[in-house]
Amino acid sequence: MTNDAGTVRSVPRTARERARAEITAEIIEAGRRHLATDGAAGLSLRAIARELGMASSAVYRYMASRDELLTKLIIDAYDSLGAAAEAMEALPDRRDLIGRWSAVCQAVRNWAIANPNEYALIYGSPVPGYVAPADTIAPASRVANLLVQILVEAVGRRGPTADGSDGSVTGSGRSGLVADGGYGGPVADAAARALEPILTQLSAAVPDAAMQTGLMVWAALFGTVSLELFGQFHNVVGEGPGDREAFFAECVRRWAAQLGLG
Amino acid sequence: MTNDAGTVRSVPRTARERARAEITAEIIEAGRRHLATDGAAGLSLRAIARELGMASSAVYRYMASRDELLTKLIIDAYDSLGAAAEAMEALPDRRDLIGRWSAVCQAVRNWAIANPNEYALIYGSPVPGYVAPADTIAPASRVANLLVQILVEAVGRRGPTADGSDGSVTGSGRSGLVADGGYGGPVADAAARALEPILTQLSAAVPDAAMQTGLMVWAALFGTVSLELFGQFHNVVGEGPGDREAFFAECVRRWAAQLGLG
DNA sequence: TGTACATCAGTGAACGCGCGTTCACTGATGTAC
DNA sequence: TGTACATCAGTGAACGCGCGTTCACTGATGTAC
Repeated sequence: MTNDAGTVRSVPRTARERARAEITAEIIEAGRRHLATDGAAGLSLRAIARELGMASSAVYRYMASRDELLTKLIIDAYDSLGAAAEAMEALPDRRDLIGRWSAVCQAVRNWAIANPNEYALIYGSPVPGYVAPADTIAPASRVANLLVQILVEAVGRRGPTADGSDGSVTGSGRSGLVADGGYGGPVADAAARALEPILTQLSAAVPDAAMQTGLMVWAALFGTVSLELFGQFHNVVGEGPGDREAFFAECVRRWAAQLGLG
Repeated sequence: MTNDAGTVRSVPRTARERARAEITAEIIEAGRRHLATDGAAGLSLRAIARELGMASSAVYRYMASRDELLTKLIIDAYDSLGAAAEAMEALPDRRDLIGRWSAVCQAVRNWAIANPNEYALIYGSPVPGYVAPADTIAPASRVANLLVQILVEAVGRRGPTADGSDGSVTGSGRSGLVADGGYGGPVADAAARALEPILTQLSAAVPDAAMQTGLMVWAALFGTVSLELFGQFHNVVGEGPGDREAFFAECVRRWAAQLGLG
């Protein structure tokens, strides 16, 4: 392996550095396993050290504190979910918006079922006393970015809204209701104003009504997955083979309709 | 105070029984406060005993174990939320389905914001290692009962569905899609089958499509409240005065439309 | 109404366990000359 | 290539804290005669 002096390399060089990266990864992996057994509250550096056969104090060579490990696990979880969703979303033809939307939904649900405690870590109750640092923001928005992209393309396909405006201006300065472009009716002024943070982050223009619908469907997606995963579907939605999948597929179909895809 | 011998009374009689009921209530109340500070994972009988100025062992005269307290807190939370929703839902004119629906939604959100940790306890991540006993089922469905009642009345107002069936039969024995009665399109056979558990609990007939819509809106309601409460709206929905309320009100309006109310 | 006994609330010590984090120290690995 | 020194990984003991739960015991409250 060549190693030009002065070149900044992210790949570990020396045996020490390689070992360090490996053991750090092992600690995180062990933390992930603990998460699955005991949840975030039961995450313990001592238990991880025991599992890895090292003194509890040795872990501190790799991790400054329990909270740092928690942060790493949160980022990992967001990245894992994001990667799964991106991989599935990439499969359908780019013009097949329904296919792409369904791929994202199914990826989210499948990942959540496969990794229930990591899902709970990022979309469940916040860990008391823990505040997520800024590093978690970017990985946290990977799924949302996919959804936004699909929404933007769907909006673009429809062309300008019926009233001739480009639809991207929020409600300030206008009275009453804002034209909707077919996304479930116009949006009240105050509600349109509440959408500003997300709208200003977008490069493309999205009408208020479409954004409102997008957020609602986004909340519905994660709400549905959470309710199922957290046990609220008992005695409500069937638990026989394929029942949960069929219900979810029907949800996905209807959300796509609400988003005006296809 | 009269006390007829032989009469079964749920009200405590003797001073001892009165004291017992009071102290039990104090323990639960202290538990509720701890929930608000440390979350479910940090709930500790010792800490509660300390707060109440008694020996840690004394708590065991009133509570068999930590899990029993947790169960009581869960039931209390469901009951508290249920009572709040019922009280608000009772206010509008019975014929005003939109008003009743909005009242339930606002009550849920307001209660969740006022009692975030109790909300997290019942709608957030499950506590690892804890399994909710059967006593929690009835109080857990109080809000759902209100929603179902509104849905049933809305369906009743529309009369029989367009294809002449009463709409209550689930998909078995029919092929393809089932008539919807205007609720967001027909429901796939498999999805209709998945709805059986909830449909068989209802006294009135509800078409599959309406039930599907009802469940989806229910999940959307709690999903939206959860996402807001658990911090997922950061940089998405505005945090200025009234922003969150306006966004939620717009959601409520659109859900009512999806449910075919008004 | 008064006494004898049973019931119950509350105590304090103990068992056995877990945790996060620090610190002085040993010994191996890497680096500069 | 070999030596001297610096860096780093890992150890084991310790600090100080918390927890759930049990148990033998004291003393107050309630009950039956």
